[in-house]
Amino acid sequence: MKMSKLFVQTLREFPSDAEVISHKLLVRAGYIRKLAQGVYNYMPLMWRVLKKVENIVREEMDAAGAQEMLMPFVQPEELWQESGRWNVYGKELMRLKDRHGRGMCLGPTHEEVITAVAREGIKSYKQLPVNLYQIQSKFRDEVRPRYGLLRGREFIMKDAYSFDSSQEGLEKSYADMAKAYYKIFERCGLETKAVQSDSGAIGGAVSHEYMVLIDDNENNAGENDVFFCKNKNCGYAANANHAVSVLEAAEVDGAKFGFSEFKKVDTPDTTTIEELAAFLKIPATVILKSMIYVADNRIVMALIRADKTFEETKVMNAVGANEIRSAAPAELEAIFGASKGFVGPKDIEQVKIPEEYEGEKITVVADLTAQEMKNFVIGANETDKHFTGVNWSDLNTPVFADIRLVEAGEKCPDCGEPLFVTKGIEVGNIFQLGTKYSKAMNAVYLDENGKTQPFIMGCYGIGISRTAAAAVERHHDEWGIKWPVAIAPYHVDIVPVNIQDELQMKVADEIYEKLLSAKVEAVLDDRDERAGVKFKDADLIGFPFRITVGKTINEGFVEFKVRETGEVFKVKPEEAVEKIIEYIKPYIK
RNA sequence: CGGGAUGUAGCGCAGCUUGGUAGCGCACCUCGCUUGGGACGAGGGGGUCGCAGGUUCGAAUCCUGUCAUCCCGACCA
Repeated sequence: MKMSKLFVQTLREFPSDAEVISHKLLVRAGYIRKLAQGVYNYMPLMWRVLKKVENIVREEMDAAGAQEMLMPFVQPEELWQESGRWNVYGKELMRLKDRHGRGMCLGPTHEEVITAVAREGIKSYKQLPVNLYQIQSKFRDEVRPRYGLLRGREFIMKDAYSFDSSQEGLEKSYADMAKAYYKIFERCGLETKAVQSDSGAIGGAVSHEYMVLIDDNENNAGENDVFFCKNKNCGYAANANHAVSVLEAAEVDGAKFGFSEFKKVDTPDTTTIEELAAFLKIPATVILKSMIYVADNRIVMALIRADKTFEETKVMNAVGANEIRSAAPAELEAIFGASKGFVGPKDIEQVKIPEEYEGEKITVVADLTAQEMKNFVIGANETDKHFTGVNWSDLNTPVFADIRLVEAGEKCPDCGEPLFVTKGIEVGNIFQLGTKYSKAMNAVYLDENGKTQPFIMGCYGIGISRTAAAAVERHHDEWGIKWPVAIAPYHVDIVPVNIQDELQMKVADEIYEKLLSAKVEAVLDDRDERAGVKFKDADLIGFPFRITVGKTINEGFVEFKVRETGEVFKVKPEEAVEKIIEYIKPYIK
């Protein structure tokens, strides 16, 4: 490709509306252009990168025995009614109506469609197992799209779905995908960690997310907190929404601090745990913290030992909800008649729920840390009052569940070593769905005995566009992008310093033609620009290699530069060609 | 959904307080000059100042509404 013809516009400055480096660089280097909030044009350079990521994914999926197909982007409401998700998926699902008034939606994921496909196409156990995948655009009307391609509303995804006749079969399919995923990300130049995670709206029991770890605290691109164990024989790693830990022993009996009697005490202006603990001269470990949530429009009171904090996803799962938010202070006062900091679980069943909420009683869920507490302190549902010396016998027994957010330094649940936390970008995920969709949608086959059985399903996603953006997050410097060779839009940039110099231009042309015939993806920067302009653009765009043909050609030498390492070699033109081919060979088919 | 900020040429911004012919840098076009890290000179093209109302002789500027974009929050009671 001649640079003078390449449709790209690099910018001298970073865009003002971008926050993370991948967004800034991809816009500035002319890869993407925003069309609407969270919706981008993939310009020619970007599209080449995306196709390369796609092809790596495609090759590894095919090698793992999966078959590619393509499902519609627009889906009918009725399928989502069948699975039950039309009413629970929420606003992220972009809904529309066709001219006949029929409900449709833009595909945020394809469990419903693939289950319908399998229902029609798989009749016998002899056809199993099967794994089908596609690569296409998805649309999710995110609450808050941001960070460019890392969290867009429209994005490119590979989604695969496996169908098995047994749990063992599913586990094999799952393991095969896990293996393929490591290869895929490795080939894309990304080191990933598979972490246990919550399965969220997709459903299912076992799931892992593939995280590109971002150690840099200044970098916001890693949107997930990942807890992990550094013990090499252990390898425990989990998303914060799923992580568990072993806690140190703590003093949890209020009697040790003189609060063995159940009574109401004045605790003026103690709106925080710190203030309350200081006022009563007790540690937070004998205070039971109460937090009010609104989950699927039901009122939920969550309880936890007050030195610990809640993990909202866990709370949501514990009460079987799909959406959760903490109650606003005004809401809370309207319900409990006490201001924030003074609500508690005593006589909670008598609290009347206002009409705008669902449910007749407040759902109470307590963290496992609360179970062993004795003579503890709770809010009295009266401003400036608390109860002390409370025991579980004084309260209705709540549901106990793990709803606690793990903290760094707590002990690994598997080996007892301390846990560490870091940020991560989720580039892929794998789920064991089980029969959630096949049962709901009556997708069945006949087994060896002629009996009807629901498919045992798994689903496996990779964010293609997010993977490309994550690669930029991990591979850049102050001058621009440093693409891993496998996913770079072009392999090499040939820069004749002065296109008016006949010898320079002639040699550059020859190198260009030789590389093209060797199937190397080369760009010839034939623009009548000064060298500085071409160099800046080359670094910004991120070509892995550069061949500069300048004055030294008069002595028979050109310059060969490696973007990643900054190494520069002074070589003869033929050697430069050979060197490039040697570097690129593993990436040419 | 709550809070904050911003909308002026493709990009980055000034002008608004105090209403009076729409500006700067980059990018783009032409000519000259230059050619190893975003040169220089001269000339040029491009904007109904987000949109809609209002006030006024006159609105980018003041007022009202609306839309969009970005950030923070949606968390520790």
